[in-house]
Amino acid sequence: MKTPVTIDLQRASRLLKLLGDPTRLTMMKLLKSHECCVCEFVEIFKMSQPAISQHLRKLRDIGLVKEERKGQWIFFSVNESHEDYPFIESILGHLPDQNESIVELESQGLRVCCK
Amino acid sequence: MKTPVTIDLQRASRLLKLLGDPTRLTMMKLLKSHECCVCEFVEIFKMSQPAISQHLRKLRDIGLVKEERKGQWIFFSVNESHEDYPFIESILGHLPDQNESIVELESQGLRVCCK
DNA sequence: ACAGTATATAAGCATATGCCTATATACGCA
DNA sequence: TGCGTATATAGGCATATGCTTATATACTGT
Repeated sequence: MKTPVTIDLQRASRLLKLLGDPTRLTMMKLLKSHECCVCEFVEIFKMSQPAISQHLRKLRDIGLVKEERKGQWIFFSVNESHEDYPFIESILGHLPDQNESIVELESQGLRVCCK
Repeated sequence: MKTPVTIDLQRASRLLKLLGDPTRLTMMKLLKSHECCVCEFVEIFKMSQPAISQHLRKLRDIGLVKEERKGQWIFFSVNESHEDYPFIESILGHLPDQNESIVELESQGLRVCCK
């Protein structure tokens, strides 16, 4: 019988603390299905650009997201090779999908399409 | 096809924030398999009694644990009928079991056995 | 009623958090 | 090179958090 994959309690609490912010949690759920860049999040969350950058930095510092520059934009996406990704994924799986934000963004012509 | 049970993002982030503290997260994991009272947690976490009480209060205020007085002790346990219990349970399921703390407590004769 | 034990609450304090504004840096294009 | 856009960093500030000590409350047993 296999022991289920477990995650150290200290590490788990650090991750949960990061996800325990509505902005960051929504970001992760969004990023799970869509790469996004900072300026898109600014629109979605109606929040200042630095505030968005700071949230993303926290997520990146702990390895939950990765970034890729494409021209003048930096696209963020979920880092699926994070050691604790299965844990994260199981949490995100319980959340309602946030496609509406993306659809709305597109309908406003604000979705960044990297040409 | 059934839609998987989802939990509102605001509620989810509130729960995750609460679990994002190592003490509270450990408490929840412990309580999942053992009823405990405040004084046991004081021993386990080597933390002041008010600190423990305050953590438990937060967990109780949001309905994650329930309490039952037995004589001079108040025993806490996980509230399995919490609306979001499946979510909580799936998180706790990823954590290594904490039976060692209980065993240690017993070996020191500090486990409260409610007579 | 009183002493001892268990728990809760209050108040205070140091630090962390989440936001803001101002500014710096990086890239693309004319 | 210089301008516009995207992002990052710095500094400041209000509020939240997690702990402490002191004190109140609740129950038990004599």
